[in-house]
Order: sequence, then C-alpha cells, then structure tokens
Amino acid sequence: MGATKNEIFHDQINEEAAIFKALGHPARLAIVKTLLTYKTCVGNYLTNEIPLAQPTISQHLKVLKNVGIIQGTIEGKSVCYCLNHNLIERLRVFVGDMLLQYDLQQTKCDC
Amino acid sequence: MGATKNEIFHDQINEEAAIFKALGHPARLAIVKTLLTYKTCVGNYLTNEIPLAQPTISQHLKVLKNVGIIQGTIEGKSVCYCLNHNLIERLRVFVGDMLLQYDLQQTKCDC
DNA sequence: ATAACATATCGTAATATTGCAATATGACAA
DNA sequence: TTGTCATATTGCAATATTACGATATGTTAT
Repeated sequence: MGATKNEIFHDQINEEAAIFKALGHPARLAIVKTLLTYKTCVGNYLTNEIPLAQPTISQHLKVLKNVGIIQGTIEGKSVCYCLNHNLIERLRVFVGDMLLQYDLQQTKCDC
Repeated sequence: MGATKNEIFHDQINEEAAIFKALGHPARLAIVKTLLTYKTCVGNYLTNEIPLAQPTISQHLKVLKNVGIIQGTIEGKSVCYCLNHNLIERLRVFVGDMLLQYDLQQTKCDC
C-alpha cells in the first residue's frame, strides 16, 4: 500500500495521469506559465521569482524534465529551460479529445 | 516542510494546479474517462470495472468531488455520478489559454 | 589558482497520498 | 424488522512528496 498501483492501468492512462500530476503543483505550474510568458528560455530567473529555496525549484524542474514537459540546455554557467514541443502537443491532443468527447455527450446527464 | 506552500502562489494558480492534481492519478483519470464514455451516469460500475477496493474508489471519487470535477446524486441505493459542467469549461478555458499562448510564442525557443 | 556564480545532489524532517480491512450508514425488499 | 445492496467513513500501514540546509559540481572571471 501507499504507492499507486500503476500495473492495473493502461500505459496511456498512466502517462496522461503523469503529465497531469506534474502540472498539479503550483510551483511547477508557475514554472510552465513562466516559460509560456518569456518566449526566451529562463534560467535562475525562476529561483528569484518563486519564493522557494533553490534546491526546491531545482527539484520541481527535475520533475517537469522527467515527465518531458520541459527541457534544459546548459548555457555557460546557467541552464536554459524551455517547453518540450512534443509533450505540449500530446497534451493538446489528449485534453482536446477529452473535451470533444464531452461536447458530443452532453445532452444526457440528468443528475 | 512537507506540505505544499500554497500561500505563496496566486489563487488562480492554486486552483488550476488542484484540478491538474486531481486528474493526476490513473484511477481518477479512468473514472473521468468512464464518465466521458457512458453519457448516462455510473454508479458502482466503477467499483466493478477498476480493480481497486471499494473504499479506495470511494476515496478517489471524493477527491474528484472536492475539486468539483464530478458531482453525485443519490439515486435509490446507488449514487449517480456525472461530470460537472462548470469545471469542465474552466479546464477548457485555462488549458486552451495555455496552448494558445504556446502557439503565439513558438518561433523563439533556441535551446 | 582562486573567487564567484548557477545549478544539482544528498540527507532528512514534516506532511500527504494511496490502499485496504473493518465497520458504519442509508435505502430498498421480503 | 431483518437482510441485502451500494456507498461512505474510520483507522492504519506503506510509500511518496515537499521543502530546505549543507554540500558538490561545473563554468566563467580575475
């Protein structure tokens, strides 16, 4: 117990849930939104902007990187982060599919 | 330490992150997808369909209800669940905004 | 070489989440 | 009223997450 039972779900659902989960923390969502705002990639701007300790920010960046939402390139002594195109497009597709499915059904809920 | 520091973020980011977080577990995403598929509301169908114990499913339903993604109406001895229109539309808007912002920026990332 | 800077990693404490058995609740049927 | 069904709640153990101080790593400037 304690750990999520990923084995019992399809890979696709596990992956989609993992993307949502990564976005499901205010600091990480703030990082993503910052990367949406400043087209040019950000480095330690985040550490100054978000009032959390540097190791904490670094950890959140790692979570986003592991899921594939962002990528970072070393640029001198700082790291240049930006959004990962493939992941954003996956998000667009599967959230789009969910919302489309919703649109096609809603005459029915009589709760 | 240990708990998320919601105080340091804007309400809007906290709320959006909370929605993502609720969707960020395969069992809960499976529940939402089931509600998308079976237009008519589901009851203990979920308990039979998802191989997790009944209290576990009940707990996940509670999480989705607390965030407002689903709503349940007592219907005899079972409960009729369905998606909450307002929440789905909020999701559509803020994810749509994020993706639009992404579309408007992407000539820039040179990582 | 040394200092300064940006970032990552390690170790750890506090807290949250996940999952389930046991049990409670509430509705219907006999 | 008693039993059965569907769901919720409680209590608890296992595990994961969040946050940070201390420290390591790697790069540039002096």
